[in-house]
Amino acid sequence: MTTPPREMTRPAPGRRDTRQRRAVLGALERATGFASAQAIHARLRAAGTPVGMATVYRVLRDLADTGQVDVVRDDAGEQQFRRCTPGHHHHLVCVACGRAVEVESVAVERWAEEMGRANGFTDVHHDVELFGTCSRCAGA
Amino acid sequence: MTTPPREMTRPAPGRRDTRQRRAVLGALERATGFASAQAIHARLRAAGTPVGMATVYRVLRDLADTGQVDVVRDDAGEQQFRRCTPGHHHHLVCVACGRAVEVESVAVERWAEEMGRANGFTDVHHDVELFGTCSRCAGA
DNA sequence: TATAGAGTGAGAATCACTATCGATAACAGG
DNA sequence: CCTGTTATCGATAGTGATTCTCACTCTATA
Ligand SMILES: [Zn+2]
Ligand SMILES: [Zn+2]
Ligand SMILES: [Zn+2]
Ligand SMILES: [Zn+2]
Repeated sequence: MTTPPREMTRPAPGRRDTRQRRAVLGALERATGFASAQAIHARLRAAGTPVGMATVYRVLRDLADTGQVDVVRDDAGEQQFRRCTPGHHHHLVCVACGRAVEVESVAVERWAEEMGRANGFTDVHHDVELFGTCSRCAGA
Repeated sequence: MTTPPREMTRPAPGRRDTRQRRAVLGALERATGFASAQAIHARLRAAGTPVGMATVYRVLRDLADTGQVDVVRDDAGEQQFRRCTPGHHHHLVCVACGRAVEVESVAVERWAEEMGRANGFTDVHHDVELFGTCSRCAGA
């Protein structure tokens, strides 16, 4: 394949390309699985690329709003971000190492739609996340 | 009607039957759909049955731990509680009025298990919530 | 290069939720 | 009904994540 112009760092239309935005995006790109805003902030500071807390949150929220990152809440209610394939899809996350794999979800999509129709609901959408222990962590 | 031995107020084994616990449970029972701890606290105060904030949270957490209430996080990350059928199941919630209906979920259960197996994950569990606008609210 | 205004960040403000711990009240016995 | 044991209360002081402020900085562009 060609893998041309890395759009990774390209700011969304109307957005400016700043060092901070690039840094947050980079940290997200570098992360194995999900990462919290706090974690990203800490990593950037440790990496010698300090970015203000407010900015980290601002960029992450923007990325989430434009569908460039996934957001889920962990049990403590903290937001966890993950850079991944654009478009609707779901994950199977390892509760031990955080690694996440995108899973095929036609079945749920169909089920959700079906349930909505069956109950007379419109504009039906859903939150679906799978958790478990990956083979690598299970073996340890 | 007979309104028999309402188990609703029966404290879990080892728990004491207090006015506060009864009040929280009652508020939950009375609620249409999901309710936040803050909301329950406010309602009880307004109803002239004041209960400490800490107690509301304590009771709700206990009920959740013993599977007597469902807990979900809204977009703001706030916990929402709902008294309902014990045992694993999912809901279709109206984003307008909060009313929620329990939906049949064999399909998702099977799908979740399948995905776990397919990816070598063990102890797979899931978070699944459906949202939409109920017919009543859609008509308004 | 000059300029408009998007973007930044230190620090204050929110806010849901938890920890403290002395006071209070269930409840099993007697 | 009295009483000791203790679970439970609740006013209050945290905690910790996320947001708000707003003067200052830098990107994008003519
Ligand atoms: Zn793992
Ligand atoms: Zn889906
Ligand atoms: Zn409705
Ligand atoms: Zn399920």
